[in-house]
Amino acid sequence: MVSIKDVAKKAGVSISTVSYALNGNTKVNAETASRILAIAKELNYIPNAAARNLKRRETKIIGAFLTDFKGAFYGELLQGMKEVLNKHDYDLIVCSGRQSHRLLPEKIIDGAIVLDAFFTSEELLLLADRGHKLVVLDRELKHPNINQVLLDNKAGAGLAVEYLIEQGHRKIYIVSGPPDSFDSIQRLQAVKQTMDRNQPIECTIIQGDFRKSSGEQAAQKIMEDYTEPVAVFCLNDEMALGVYSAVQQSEFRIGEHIHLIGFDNMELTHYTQPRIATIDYSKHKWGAVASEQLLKLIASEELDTERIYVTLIKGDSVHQK
Amino acid sequence: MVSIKDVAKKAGVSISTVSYALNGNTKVNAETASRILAIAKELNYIPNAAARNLKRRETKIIGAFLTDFKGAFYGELLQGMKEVLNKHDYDLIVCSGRQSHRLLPEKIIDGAIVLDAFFTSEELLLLADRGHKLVVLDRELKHPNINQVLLDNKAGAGLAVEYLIEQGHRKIYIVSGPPDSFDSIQRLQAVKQTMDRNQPIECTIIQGDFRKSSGEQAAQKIMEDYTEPVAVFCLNDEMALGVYSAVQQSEFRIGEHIHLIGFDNMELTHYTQPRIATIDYSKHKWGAVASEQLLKLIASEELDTERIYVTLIKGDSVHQK
DNA sequence: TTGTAAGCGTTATCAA
DNA sequence: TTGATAACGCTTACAA
Repeated sequence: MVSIKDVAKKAGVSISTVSYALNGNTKVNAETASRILAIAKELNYIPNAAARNLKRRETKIIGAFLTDFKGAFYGELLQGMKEVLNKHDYDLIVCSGRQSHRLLPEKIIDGAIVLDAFFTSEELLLLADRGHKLVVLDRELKHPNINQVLLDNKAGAGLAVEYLIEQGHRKIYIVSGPPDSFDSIQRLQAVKQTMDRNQPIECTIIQGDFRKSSGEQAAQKIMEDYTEPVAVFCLNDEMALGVYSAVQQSEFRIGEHIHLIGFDNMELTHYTQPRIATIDYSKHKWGAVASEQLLKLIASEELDTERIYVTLIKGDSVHQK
Repeated sequence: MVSIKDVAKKAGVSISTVSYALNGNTKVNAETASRILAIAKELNYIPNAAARNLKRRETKIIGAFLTDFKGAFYGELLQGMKEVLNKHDYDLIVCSGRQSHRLLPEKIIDGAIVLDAFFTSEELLLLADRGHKLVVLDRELKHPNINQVLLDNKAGAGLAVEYLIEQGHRKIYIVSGPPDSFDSIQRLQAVKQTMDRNQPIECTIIQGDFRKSSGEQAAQKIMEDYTEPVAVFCLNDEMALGVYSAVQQSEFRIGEHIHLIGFDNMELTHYTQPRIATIDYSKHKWGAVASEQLLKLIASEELDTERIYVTLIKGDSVHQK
């Protein structure tokens, strides 16, 4: 492996001069510098990150931690993160799974953006206590080294329920996420508030887990109890797709017997027929804002809590009752 | 930051003893070892990766390089990679974009799995020359440090065309990928061979770029030229979805006027109506095999070229002519 | 403007 | 069974 020493030897200078030249330090003579650079290129010299990190104590790498790699869901979010980070000379790496949690304490990454249900809040707070900078997208954590960028869940769930009510629905099922999910809890709260303001409404909550299969199961229950047209608000699109699939295989029709709305605006929902109504937000912006906040945190700048706004997307899965 | 020195001091032993104990070296007294371990835990000691990597010259991290983060396409593939790697105490990180190419030469990762059209073959060969271990999924590269795990493109494209022919189609459009794409070239070759064996067939090739928009454009052309029912083989599902969308917005019907088959079996194609016929393969296995091959390469073991087999998935997007 | 040398936190060799 | 100590490749005071 060619090291800084080899470059120094070939250039007939000391390694410190090479280091200065390589890092663009102005105190080294312009000619010497360009000669060194030329030699470095010629020898195919690449600095060893481990050695550099040991001294500099930063790697210019940010990690994004996700629950899993599945789902078109993450594409735009990650793209948003990456664009901002790259602009600031940081690289983004994407990780999933317990084992990769070591990257933070071992200082392989300079900070992390977390959207990972398997990362416990205790663990995150511990890391923050050790000085690591974190941005979380799926919970609220009060710590000087942690910032959160959250969806406006309450507005979104409110919009969804209001839409159903406007369309004349008074019998509404809610398919929730896991009971410990921050997003699910917030959306559920907004659902209740909106319904309270619009009594009387017959509301039934079915517990789901944000996965497609739980939507399918919910649909079975709903169809068993069926007596008249009902509306279903799934707290995410994944489950709405589950409902959609299950209903498609039955005698019932989405948008006629069962009116359906989801949350997230996954691309998949554009292809269903009828198209599933949902709550949209810019995933790209979410990622970009998360990155910006993390960089500010790393730079020890002041920062406020940012929120990502949402809008309603109507679809033929919901019609007038 | 608490280092090995602090642990040594508190335990009243030398740092080398601590290092041995931490790494489970048997020559250190069991009691001493457990005492050291206890103290390390108590002090919240975490080894610094940079220092370790500097000595060991390996990080136990493997990088997967993708063209972009979009697409549900990658989820299972990455999951397959991760499971194998984790089992062998390696971590997987996912990267995209030119900037992240530095991770390999800077020795932040021990090897890479590449499915990234933006990574040039020259660049990969250069890295291999420098001793880096690579597995490529989207091209063929002859180098002792590179192994390839490829789809059986020829079989897949052959199956697709034969299916169309069996259904009585003799007027067939092919929507290709970018001209320099290995997958596109291989699939195209198989298309031609299969057609040659089944003359006469009227074949029109429309160049696409593997993206949805190019499928939409191809559909426009096809509909303009329409005189009788035709079959369309898109060399990937993404473009098939483009064709699907464009046709849906027209007077024409998929599976009636325009018969459609894709390649990749993306989840999205399960939701279209009619469902789009496609070529399937286990993405999970593809990722797993790629990881296994890379680990063998790193261990300098002998290895053969592996191939991922494909099957035909029929769908209502293709009917008898 | 350049060179010397200390030090970053480990691992691993060699002695004790 | 343990402890000194020399690396690993780089950055950065400080000296020349």
